[in-house]
Amino acid sequence: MPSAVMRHRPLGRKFYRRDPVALAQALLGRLLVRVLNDGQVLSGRIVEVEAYLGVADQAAQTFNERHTERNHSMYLDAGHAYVYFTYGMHHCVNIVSDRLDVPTACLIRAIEPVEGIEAMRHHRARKKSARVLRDTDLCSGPAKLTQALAIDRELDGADLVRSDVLFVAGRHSVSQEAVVAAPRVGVAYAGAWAHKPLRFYEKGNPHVSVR
DNA sequence: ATGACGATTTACT
DNA sequence: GTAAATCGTCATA
Repeated sequence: MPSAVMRHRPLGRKFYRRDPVALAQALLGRLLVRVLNDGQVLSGRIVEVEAYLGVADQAAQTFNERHTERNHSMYLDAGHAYVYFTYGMHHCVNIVSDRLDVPTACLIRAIEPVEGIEAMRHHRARKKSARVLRDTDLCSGPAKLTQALAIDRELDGADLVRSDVLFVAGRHSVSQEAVVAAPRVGVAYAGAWAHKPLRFYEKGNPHVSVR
């Protein structure tokens, strides 16, 4: 008998078909799974998520019904990935919530590395510094985790319900008592929306992005 | 055609 | 704490 390989089962469409706040909380504690071209599995436990509430949300790229080539994936059905490039060098990954043509989503801000940690370290290694990154530096930020998991715009629009290379798995989410709600990071431009508690993370987890 | 700006990270003072 | 890196995207013209 071949050695036992951990097998992950992608969550179905119904899991994603809810408002972004509910989805954000449901995502905490689940496993984000990335399968590389060579078959290697990278995964991490989702520990920090932000909700973006669509056309009314001043912090969202879809504010005021903005619909462009770049943000088109936000308008796809729940369970699709929206990957965008920002600051001229970073990628961020969102998971679309709700339903078709309702552009709401959850930004994955941090995961706790589980499988493929050395590969993540390799992906994250800077040519400049020979310093070895700690585990808590691998995926503790939205652009860190996309780098660690090799997620870029090629995965924009991927359907996580059907994809073999990027999906969410896991039976359990974090208990309500262990969830902290706080203002979102990096959205100072968003007026009143900048202060709303739409960032959710697991209490006390050292892998979250902001101490 | 042009200019301003990031849902960030890293290095440096 | 402050600032550089770095460029695709979007609004304006």
